[in-house]
Order: sequence, then C-alpha cells, then structure tokens
Amino acid sequence: MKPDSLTNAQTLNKHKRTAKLIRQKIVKGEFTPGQRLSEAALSESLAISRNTLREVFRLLTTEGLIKHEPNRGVSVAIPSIASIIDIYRVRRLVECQALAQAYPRHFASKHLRAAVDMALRCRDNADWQGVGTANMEFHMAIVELADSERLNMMFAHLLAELRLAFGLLNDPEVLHAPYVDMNVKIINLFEAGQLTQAASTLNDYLVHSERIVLAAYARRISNGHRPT
Amino acid sequence: MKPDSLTNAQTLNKHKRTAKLIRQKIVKGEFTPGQRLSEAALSESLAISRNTLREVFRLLTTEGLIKHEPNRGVSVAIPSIASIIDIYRVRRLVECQALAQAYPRHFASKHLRAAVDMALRCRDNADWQGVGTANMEFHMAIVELADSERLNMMFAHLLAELRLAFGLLNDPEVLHAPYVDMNVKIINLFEAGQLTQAASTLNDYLVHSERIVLAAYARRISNGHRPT
DNA sequence: AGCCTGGTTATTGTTGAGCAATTAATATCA
DNA sequence: TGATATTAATTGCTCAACAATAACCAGGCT
Repeated sequence: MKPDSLTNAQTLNKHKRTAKLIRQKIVKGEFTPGQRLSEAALSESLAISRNTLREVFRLLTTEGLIKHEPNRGVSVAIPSIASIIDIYRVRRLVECQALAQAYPRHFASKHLRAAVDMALRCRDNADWQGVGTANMEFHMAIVELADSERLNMMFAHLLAELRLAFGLLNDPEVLHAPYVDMNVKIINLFEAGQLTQAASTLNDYLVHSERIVLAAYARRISNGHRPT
Repeated sequence: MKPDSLTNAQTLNKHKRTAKLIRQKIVKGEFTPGQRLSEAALSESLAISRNTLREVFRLLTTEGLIKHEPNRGVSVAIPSIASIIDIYRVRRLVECQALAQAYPRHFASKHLRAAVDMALRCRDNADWQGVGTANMEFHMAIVELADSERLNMMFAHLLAELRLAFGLLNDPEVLHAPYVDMNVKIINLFEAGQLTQAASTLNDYLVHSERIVLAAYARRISNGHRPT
C-alpha cells in the first residue's frame, strides 16, 4: 500500500513514447521536411532531457525519418527523387513476391479485405486522406502475407518514409483515389487464387503509382521549392 | 595555424565508431549470445560515457543484434529457431527475386564473381571461416543486384544476425563448404543469362541451408544448452 | 524444509550542468 | 569588395546524482 503510481502514465519507456510521438508528428506533417530539430528546444518543449532526446534521435535516424549531420544536429529527412525510386524498387520486389507466393487463406487476408473496405468507404465520403491511409494498410497487409516479422518491420519503416514524401504533394485525391479500384481488382484475383495475375496487376499498380508520384514531385521542385 | 588535430583520431562520431566495434565483437563471437552488457562496465572498458553507450545500444537494438529489456538492460541477442526461420523466409523472398530480375551486366556481378573466387581459394586452404565470410559476401552481392540502398542496408543487418546464429554452431565446414559449388553453379547460370534457373537453384540452396542450420541448432539445444 | 515478507543492493532510467569542438554569423581590416 | 578574426549558438560528450525497478537475501512463519 505504498503511494505509488503517481508519475507513471504508461508502462513504456520515455524514449519509446517520445519516438512514437515524433514519428507521428513527422508523418502527419507537423514537422515539415528539412526542418531542423534543435536538441535544446525540443527537449524543453517535450519536457525530457537532452540526453534522452538524443537516444530518440538515434532510433528515428535508423528509420530514415530524420537525417543526422555531424555537428549540425538532426533535421526531418527531405525525400529525394532517388529515395522515391529506391522505395518503389523495394516495394515492387517485396510486395509482388509476397503476393505471388502467399496462400489465400492466410490470416492477413482479412486485413486486406478490411483495408479495401475502408478505402471504399472513405472514397464515398471524399475523405482522400483516409483513402491514403487505407491504401497504406492494404499494402502493409500484402507484406504480412509473407509471414515475416522482420519484413513487416522493414516495410513499415519504408511506408512511413513514403508517407513523408506524399506529405510534400498537395493533391491527395490524385495521389490515392485511382488506386482503390486497382486494389479491389487485386484482392479479387487473390481470393480467387489467381496469384500470378494478382502479382502482375500489383506490379502495374506500383509502376503507375511511382510514375505519378515522381511526376508530381518533379513538378513541385521545378515550381520553386528547395531542391534536393 | 592553430594547434588543432590533437584529439581527433578519425573523423567519425564516437557512437558510430563504438557501434561498429561492438557489432564486430558480437558477430565474431567475442560477446556470446545471452551475455549481459552492463552499461557501467562497458562504458568504462571502452572509455566512453554511459550516455554515449546508451545511444549505441539504441542503434544495435534496431539491428537485432542486442535485446533490450526494460529496467534489465541489454544483452546479446539469442537467435531462436523462430528467428532463423524468419530470416530464411526473407532471404528466399529477397534474394531469389533480386537474382531473377537482375541484368547480368550489373556492376554487382563483379562482386559475385569475386566472392566465389574467394570462397574457392579459402576452401583449398581448408579455411572454413573464410568460406563462410565469402558466402556471406556472395549473397550480399546478389541483393545488390536489385540496386536498392535500403534493401542493401536491411539485408546487411539480416546477415549479421544470421552470423550470430552461425556462431552458436561449431562446425563451419559442414555449415559452409557444401555451398561453394552451388554458388559456382548459380553464378554460371546467371552469367549465361538463365535467370529463372539461377533463381530456382538459389531457392534450393536456401531451403537446403535452412534445413541444415535448423537441424544443427535443434541438436545443439537438445544437448543441454540454454533453451530459447 | 518450504514459503512468504520485507529490506538491502545493484542496475537501469532520466535528469541537469558543464565544457570542448565545430559551425554559422558578424564584425573588422587590408 | 573580399578575406579574416571574433563572437555566438549548437552539438558532442562527459560527469555526477537521484529515482525507479528488479534481483538478492535474510528472518519469521506454518
């Protein structure tokens, strides 16, 4: 009966909680790419010490969300054309193969279906942000089909980084809406057991999406934003 | 003309240097799986402060080489059967696909050839440790064919984790020697442009290797080592 | 014995201050 | 103007301290 539990909010380490917080702020766009994250300022506003914050920075650096320059500190990563190309290269390799070698009764197939349903609902409400989120979950679920914890982790980081790039583009409808129908097509093929065709369709999807994103991105840069 | 350059050994941050050092010690077996890494003891023996060491720990934790238990500190990861299965699942998916969709004139094909040559030389000298290293480089080069920086990073971590598991097994000849010839076969198919067959052979390779490793590992456990 | 129970004791979690090193910005002078 | 010295701000790293937690160990009890 000691008077405990007065300071503990969650049973979770401070740096993990903080990492989650900053991660969210970055992918939600609250911290914009290129923004410097001052150790002193952030540690004060988050009410944690500089040392703890630095541990958090190490975490987020490995996830590719922030960039660390020696003696210059960290700043929110600025997705480059090269990084977008790189990310899509990984996506095509991993997603298509995961889909092609999956078995349709896999547990994650429920996630697939749920994500598509959510995307459809959001599209009806013209909630393009929601469509984007649902699409992300759809592709995450595809990777889950491969049944690998490590692959899931890696891919989650990849998607977070991609979301960061999407945040720089300002037309979520163009970015996400066209793919809802493609997802429906993919999941139908998948559930019908036509894995090869499903994977092939997914590949087309990704090639198309990459082209759109790169075009929008190049346009953005030529319109006078900071180059990367 | 100030009297600078008296303390700087390398132009590299202390935590990065330290991370590299500890990483080596782990994969070389100098730190054995399960071993607790005391913050106080390690920071003193490495002549760095506890805070800096903790930053290093965050890095290595994301790579899967050490495990962090809240309020218990960190210890060298103990590869489990599940993790070995997981790793081979990723390897089959990534390596085979990377090989299948590569083009034979890719720059990394030189790395492939170099790794095979080295493996052959080491085998002639009965240097099984060297054969193991060469094999690792061979598979790393396969992934490089996919031309993705992120995939390379991820796979490098994966191989480090696998090396940790290999370290628990004590017969490097059985573990590595049989695969040299298979690598030769794979690279010959690859250079001949028969990508599908190369990928298929690689898949057989990985299935076989996984079985051997798991068997050795299970034997080891039943022989009275600590279970995982 | 065996098993709670409560009190050390060691280790981690986190903080704050402090200083050296480096970068960026500003002022100074040829 | 342009190169250079000076200053200010920030990061890299260390140290010392304390709170929180978990591991260890003693008695006391049935």
